[in-house]
Amino acid sequence: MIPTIRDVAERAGVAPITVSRVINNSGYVSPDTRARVEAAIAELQYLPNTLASSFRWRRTRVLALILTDITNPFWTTVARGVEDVANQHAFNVILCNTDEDEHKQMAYVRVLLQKRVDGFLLVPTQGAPEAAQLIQRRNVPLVVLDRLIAGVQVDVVRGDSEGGAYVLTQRLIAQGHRRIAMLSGPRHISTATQRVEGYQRAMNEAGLAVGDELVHYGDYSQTGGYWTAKKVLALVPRPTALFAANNFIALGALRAVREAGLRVPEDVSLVCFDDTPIWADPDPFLTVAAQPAYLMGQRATELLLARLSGQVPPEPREVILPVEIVVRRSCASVQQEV
Amino acid sequence: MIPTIRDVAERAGVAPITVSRVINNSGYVSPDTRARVEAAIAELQYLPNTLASSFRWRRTRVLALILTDITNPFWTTVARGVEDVANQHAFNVILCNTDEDEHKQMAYVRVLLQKRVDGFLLVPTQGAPEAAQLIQRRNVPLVVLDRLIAGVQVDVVRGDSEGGAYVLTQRLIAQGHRRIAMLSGPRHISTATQRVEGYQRAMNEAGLAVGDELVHYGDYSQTGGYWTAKKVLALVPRPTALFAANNFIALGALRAVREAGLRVPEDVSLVCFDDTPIWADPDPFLTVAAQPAYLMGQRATELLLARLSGQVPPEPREVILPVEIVVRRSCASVQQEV
DNA sequence: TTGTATGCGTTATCAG
DNA sequence: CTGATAACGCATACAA
Repeated sequence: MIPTIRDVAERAGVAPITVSRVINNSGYVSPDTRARVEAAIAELQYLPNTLASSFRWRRTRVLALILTDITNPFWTTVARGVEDVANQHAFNVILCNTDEDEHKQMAYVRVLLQKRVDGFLLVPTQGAPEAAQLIQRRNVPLVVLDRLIAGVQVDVVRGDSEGGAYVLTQRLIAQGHRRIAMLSGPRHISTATQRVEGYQRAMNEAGLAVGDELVHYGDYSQTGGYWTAKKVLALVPRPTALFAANNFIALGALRAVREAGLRVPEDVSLVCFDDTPIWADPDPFLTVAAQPAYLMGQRATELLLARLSGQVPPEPREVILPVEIVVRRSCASVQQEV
Repeated sequence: MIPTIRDVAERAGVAPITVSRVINNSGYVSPDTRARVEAAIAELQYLPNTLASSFRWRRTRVLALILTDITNPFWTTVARGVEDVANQHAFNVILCNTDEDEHKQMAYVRVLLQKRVDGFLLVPTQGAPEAAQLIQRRNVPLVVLDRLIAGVQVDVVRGDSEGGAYVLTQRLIAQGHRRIAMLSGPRHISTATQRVEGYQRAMNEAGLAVGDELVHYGDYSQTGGYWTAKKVLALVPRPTALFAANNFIALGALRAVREAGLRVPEDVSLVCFDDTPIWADPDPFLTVAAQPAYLMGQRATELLLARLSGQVPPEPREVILPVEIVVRRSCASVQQEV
């Protein structure tokens, strides 16, 4: 049988509440009593029942982090940021993966509400408005990560997709590229459309035409990038540069480029949003708009915790993090460890 | 205020227990009453409080999955297997990451015991005996993944490290290699030592000497692989083949090989344990001993659930999964989606 | 400084 | 088929 606070109390010859006070450092307990209680706790290997405590306290000290692709290092890096800040404040994190599936997303939101998590960090996918409203109607704090949800007033922490895409495209144009293909993500995801917008702004400013054949929407996946790149590389004339809207698309595109017997950047340039994992070995190099993933997780969690303690005016906040343009070379000597 | 079962009961004009019966499909409820209750639930947007329920039932329907490196696709694949099986049985999974840090490991075990998870899936790292004993003393089911814990009687689901390493080494020898360097993982991890053993067995059988300078222990990380490979490539005579004990070590080694101006496999062969993520783009190819990661997660979870329902004799089980030798080529046309 | 009484939301038990 | 009662383990409010 698992020992309860009562067992500890009996063994120490005190009342359960005294044990509670020792554990939580609340109220006064004489050093002598404290010692007896602590001895009893050690002897019984007592571990407080968080369930009972959370139930009573009406707070779990658990945050939910719902993201869309746990296999993407970008997201695991965000998750680290979240976890580190949460742990610093004695919060635990439950990590959930939707695979961009709106039903999974809804199912998780429901389960986590039932579990009475104290707050949500959500990377929204399709169907997010309903999910967000369900959370908000129950007055559970919610911070949205990376993407916007149309028509919902909510805190957001995200990267500067439009600006990053703009700068990245500008660089390509400055290098002399005139025909640049855009391999974007799903149409219903704001980062995908914003990156297209940034690209288009740069193209327009340079007076370059953007034909429909140059702009493609697809999955944020290698497979998506691979097939779109294949299509785009078959165009006549062939684009001289590819803009991948995320790291996985870039990796798929890189495969397509190599399969076509081409090299980067001699035959075709490749830039992308989101840093590739260093071990993807871009050969020979890649320019990326690196989002501060870890920081994104941190900032979002800090904002969520601030909401939890009510130390923030009620207006929804939008935190936009700048991206950094980085050139990744093959065999780069700098190893980034998070 | 969050609606409770009592609010629903009042609105439906029944007792709370009747609502409970509707929700859980337990006991008899007349169709008419059921309809009224369901209407009330919908109107109030009632969500049962899992906390209270778990507390009462003394079971949470939550499994803990504690692994050592969430950034390694091998582990996220395992996690998928775990999650899928768990969800099929209406269990949730809490995913925790230790980074091979024994203090984090212990902290997680303690927190999760307090949260009263129903069972543990643990990828053990240093200090695992204490963690395992803490779990077992409280009669919480535990299944160990991938690695052995010395001196603890416990269920294990793992890959055939010794056998896989043996076969992989044999292949290298058959290809004419005589001087093969082993880049292994940490000494205290059973997979690292077992892979060295398999390697040594193959070398011994072939009558090949294994000098100390050829066998190295280090982290299961790119950085570890990089530095060890650098050291090994400087040996005179240089080894003609490198055996990386996991995928990250292989990726680090690949970088070192390229930095040295060498090519795989013309100048030096590279084989490794664990499939590299396909996007690691081995150039031009790599032979790997692929462990069935997804299956490992599935089997472990099935075993854990069997323990939970007591449908298994008490003796600890050891499930050893065979590894598959696969050749990964650059631009492989087959895309594996999990 | 310590203890008593009480209730959190749910469900098992037993009655009706 | 439905309901009253009690209990799960802990912590608040109040008393001693």
